[in-house]
Amino acid sequence: MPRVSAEYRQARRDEIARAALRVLERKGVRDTSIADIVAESGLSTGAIYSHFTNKGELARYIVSEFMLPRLDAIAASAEVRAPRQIIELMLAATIENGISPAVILQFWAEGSMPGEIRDELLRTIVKLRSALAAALLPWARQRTADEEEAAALAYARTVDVAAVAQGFISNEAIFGTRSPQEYLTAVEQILA
Amino acid sequence: MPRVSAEYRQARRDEIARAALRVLERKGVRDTSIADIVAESGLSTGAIYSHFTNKGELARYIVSEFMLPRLDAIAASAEVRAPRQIIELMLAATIENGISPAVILQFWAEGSMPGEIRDELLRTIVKLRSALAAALLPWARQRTADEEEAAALAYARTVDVAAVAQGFISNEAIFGTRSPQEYLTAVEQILA
DNA sequence: ACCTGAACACCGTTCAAGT
DNA sequence: ACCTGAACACCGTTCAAGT
Repeated sequence: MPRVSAEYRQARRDEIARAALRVLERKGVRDTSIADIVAESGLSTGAIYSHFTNKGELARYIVSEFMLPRLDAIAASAEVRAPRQIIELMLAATIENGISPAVILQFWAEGSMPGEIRDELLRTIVKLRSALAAALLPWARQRTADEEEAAALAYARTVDVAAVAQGFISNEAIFGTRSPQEYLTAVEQILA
Repeated sequence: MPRVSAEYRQARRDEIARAALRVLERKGVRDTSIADIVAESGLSTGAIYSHFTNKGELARYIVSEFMLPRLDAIAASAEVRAPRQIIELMLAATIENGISPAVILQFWAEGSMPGEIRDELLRTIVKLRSALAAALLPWARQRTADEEEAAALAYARTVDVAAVAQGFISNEAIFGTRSPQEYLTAVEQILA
């Protein structure tokens, strides 16, 4: 039985995860040790392990809570926005989120191999795709009168929106020089 | 003084690196231990360390020798190829190379943080850009009569060619479902 | 010089004991 | 239940000894 409230536990997990993220930004995934997170959080080893079963569960928590931008506001809006605008809003939200493209890329890399990080990443992407589909729906409705067709069109485009955003983050993580707009225009022109 | 020839040493380093790559494909960067490479190569720990000063130097060797496709044939050709064709050839060469997008992404992720892997990756990319510029030169010459301008145009476009290829590899590493052509067409259409 | 493999240091994890 | 921190197991690296 929990002696403290669910809110306390949640706040503690969040506190640990944010301490971990500060270390991750400085040292990267490979060089971040539990000892670092212990030092950064001001807690003890055992305290960390009483909130996360192991390092992997902490990593999964970070993926599910911090790796993707919140698109609720964009998804809830009835404004008509073309896929390209949605990509720009998504990238702006990601940048504003404060997690560096480098750290994001390191978690994606971990998610490219089978395992729990991959499972968590794919689950989180499913949620992102729902938000993107909602954001694209007004645009899709302008292209077809049939509501079912519009929903299908919006959902189909989420893959490509996500792919382009992923390309920008990858590029930014290593070269980190261009604005989303510059990147998108360059990619568009080179493929024409 | 080396008791064995430079060729022997080179072959031995290559043998160790290829053993490492086989393990990397199976287990990923994070879970590949020196013990794994020792087992896979059939050598001893000390033997590995007599050819590479440490795990990091082995990683740098893999980056410089195996992470980017050989574009010599494409670069040497006088054939006129648009940037998009160059991207397709580059991706075909990468796939043929046998290193999975997942392993490539893991090394890129490592290269997104300051350090020796990043330095090695950027050096290797400089070489790739030279090859890409040569491959793009016939196309650039068709767009301008001035030779210097053509060279500048070809070189400027290498950044964007590399960025799009990077987008494909990142996407492939996590979702791994589309052909380069399908990916490029989808990205082009979503940005239009 | 190249190689062997045991020894050492460090990091993730556990667990007996405290509140 | 939450937390402490010492103890344990494992992995990267070293090094005395072999050829």
